[in-house]
Amino acid sequence: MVSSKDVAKFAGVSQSTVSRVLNNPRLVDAKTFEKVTKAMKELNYRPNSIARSLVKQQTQSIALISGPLHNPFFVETTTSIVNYSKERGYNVNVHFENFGDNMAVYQDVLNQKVDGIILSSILYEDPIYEELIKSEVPFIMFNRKHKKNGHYVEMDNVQAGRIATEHLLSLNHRKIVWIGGPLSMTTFKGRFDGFKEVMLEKGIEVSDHNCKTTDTSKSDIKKVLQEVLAVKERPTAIFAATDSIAIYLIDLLIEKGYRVPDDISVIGVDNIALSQHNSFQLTTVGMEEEKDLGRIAIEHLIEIINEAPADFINKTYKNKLYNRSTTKKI
DNA sequence: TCCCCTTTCGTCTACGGACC
DNA sequence: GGTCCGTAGACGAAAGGGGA
Repeated sequence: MVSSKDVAKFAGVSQSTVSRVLNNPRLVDAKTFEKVTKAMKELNYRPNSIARSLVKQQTQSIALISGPLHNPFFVETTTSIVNYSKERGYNVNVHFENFGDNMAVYQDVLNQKVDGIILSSILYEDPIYEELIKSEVPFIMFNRKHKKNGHYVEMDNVQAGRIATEHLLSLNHRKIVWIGGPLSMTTFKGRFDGFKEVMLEKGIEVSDHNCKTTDTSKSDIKKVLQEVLAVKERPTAIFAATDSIAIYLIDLLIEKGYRVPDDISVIGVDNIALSQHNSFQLTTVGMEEEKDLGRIAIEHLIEIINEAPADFINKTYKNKLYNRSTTKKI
């Protein structure tokens, strides 16, 4: 492999002059600059980024721990995180949350010596929080948060749960089932709490029969839906805790011969781009400003890496209803 | 076999010398 | 005094060498 030493020898200068040409060209005479760049071209020289990071104590790389890509929300956030990072000169190493055991993922990430971590995988009481703090690598949580605080950006999940439930109640639905992911994740917990609050305010009981959790995979959602539909008085509406779950549910309902919303209403949360698709027109709850949480989080992470703010960045965004075609008055 | 010390890799940069 | 360029040391991990 060609090094800056080889370039220096070829151009008849010192290695530090080659380094200057790359990093501080204004300190180099025009003729020397030309000689060195010509040598770089001739030898097809590419700077060694590992050696560079050794000196600079910065790797120009960020680790992203994303939720599963079967949820289009994470496709959108991953895309915007990767694109924005690239604009700012960072590479992104993408990892995926592993339901049940994230420790191996975290260990991988911490071994990589990245400049920052952006994650949507943390649980409310996750022990990894302490390890992340100890590692001194800046990190930000998006769409999730930890009980001990830290930097995070999220939508107001409780409010989102309230808006979705209030909408279904306003359409005269009373038999409403909430279907979401594990309540150890603040996203689902918040959306469930909002649901529960509004249901109790209306005097409607919330228990195992109208609150179902899944691992968010299509197969598990199918199993849960079968349980929901098997009861004598089936629900007239489903509050899916994410648009991804809502889209799976609609697909499964159609497969079983149900019409949405004529037989059963479905509402989601997140307002992902796919929810606006003409074949879905999914009624959903999303942020008031149609912003991407992933993008907001990566902007803040890069700010944290460069400026190390004294206080934690805690941003919670308000939501509104996006009333489309999958809910109906009964 | 184990432990400790040294060397190696490629790069950046503080410092200082040479030159005009 | 300003500009340009070279020297030397530092960075972290891994491999190598030598001694116990």
